[in-house]
Amino acid sequence: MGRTSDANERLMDAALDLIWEESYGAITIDDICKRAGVAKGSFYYFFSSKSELAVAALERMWLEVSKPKMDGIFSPSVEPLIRIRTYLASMYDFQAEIKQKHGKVLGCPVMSLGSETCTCTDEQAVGAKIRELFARKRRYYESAIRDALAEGSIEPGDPGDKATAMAGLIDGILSQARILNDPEVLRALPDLAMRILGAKSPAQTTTAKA
Amino acid sequence: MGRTSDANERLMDAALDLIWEESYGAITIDDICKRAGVAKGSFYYFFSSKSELAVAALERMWLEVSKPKMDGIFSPSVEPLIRIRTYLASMYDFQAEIKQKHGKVLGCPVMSLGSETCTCTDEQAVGAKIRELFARKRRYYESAIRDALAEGSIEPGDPGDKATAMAGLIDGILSQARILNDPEVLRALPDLAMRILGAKSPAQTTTAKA
DNA sequence: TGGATAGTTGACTATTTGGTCTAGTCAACG
DNA sequence: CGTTGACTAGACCAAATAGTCAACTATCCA
Repeated sequence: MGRTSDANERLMDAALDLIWEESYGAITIDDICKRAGVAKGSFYYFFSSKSELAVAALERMWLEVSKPKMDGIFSPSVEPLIRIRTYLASMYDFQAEIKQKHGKVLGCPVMSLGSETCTCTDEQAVGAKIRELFARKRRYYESAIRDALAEGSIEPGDPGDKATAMAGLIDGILSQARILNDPEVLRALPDLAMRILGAKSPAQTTTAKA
Repeated sequence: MGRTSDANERLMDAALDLIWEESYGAITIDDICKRAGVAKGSFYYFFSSKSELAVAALERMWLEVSKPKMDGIFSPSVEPLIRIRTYLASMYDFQAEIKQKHGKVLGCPVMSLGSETCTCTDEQAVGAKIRELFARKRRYYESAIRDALAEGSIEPGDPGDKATAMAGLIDGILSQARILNDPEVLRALPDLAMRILGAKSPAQTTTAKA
């Protein structure tokens, strides 16, 4: 019983949007409340601090957005290198679309937030959550890489190392796209990943439409 | 004539250190003054805002640290792929050393700052400076890549694209090292760069000492 | 030596921010 | 209908922060 509410979710969405559009340090609790259309009292009813909200928002994003999307793309029913190429091609599409809407390439909020908070002692909780999300994504990469190794479509090597390298490449190119405000650098991602993984033939996908 | 001072430089150094150790948004002008051992009044005597200081500090870092170091490593007297491998191997050494000293891998301040400020309208000046520094670094990469192409040690391709890809890889792996607080991921960087560039043989260097 | 220039200081103000608290609103249930 | 429990509102307080200023100090040159 009692009153019902979605202020909870509105706050998480607003926080994530603002962090993405600006940065964690640049936004205040008041900003988040304003964007969410929620009063300060309600904020503190649900969350005890900005960092607690950020952690909850990240988990929500994973469950509502990232996981479903990755489950679809990294389906074991698809050839492993095609999974990876499809995933990477979708990044260009996504960032280009964001640039259309926002006028700015925003990159990956997990990456930006991670780099910003990971060394800050007051925000260990956020840093830990970020590392958790990185590890979850890595499992998809690693699984596809193991399958590719099994079918012999990439050169031998430790799947963990290959996944780390690919994750680094992806995050780096995404960050560059954000900093340069240019989605075009993402175009090369599928081919670059094939090189990093040591693919024997540069498996084709429907490339991102021009 | 008049009183002399290095408060100027002390402020720039302090700002860069703090930005590196924490983040741009997490530090205040008071923090910077405290670290530099300078009073607030002196801050505003030299700089009009945190972002103006940041821009000056970045330029100083380039002139005092980055440029001399890169000039040495990217000397045309050295084989082009060796330049690149040496540069990347030095990154592991550098970050490992920082972890020894600070207890934390700090990555690249230009990268972290760039990702944090580039979308913020109040900090366009910082974002522009960051892009300028990225462009300067890229020139070293591109030049080495062109030389490698000329000697036939890498597969054909646009040097600009190759430089962009390599820069993305470097920044991505560096960011991962920071977020995971683990310099070991940097170990693979020289070999990964060779793959990205399409090196015909994985040119050897003195690898970073264990 | 003394005046002019360059830099220093820290107290002060105004504003922003995080965080609290109480009075109130809304939905369900008995 | 009225009570209970979940949530809302926003005024309010205290701390932190940006930015100002007038008095002070060091250095150089004439």
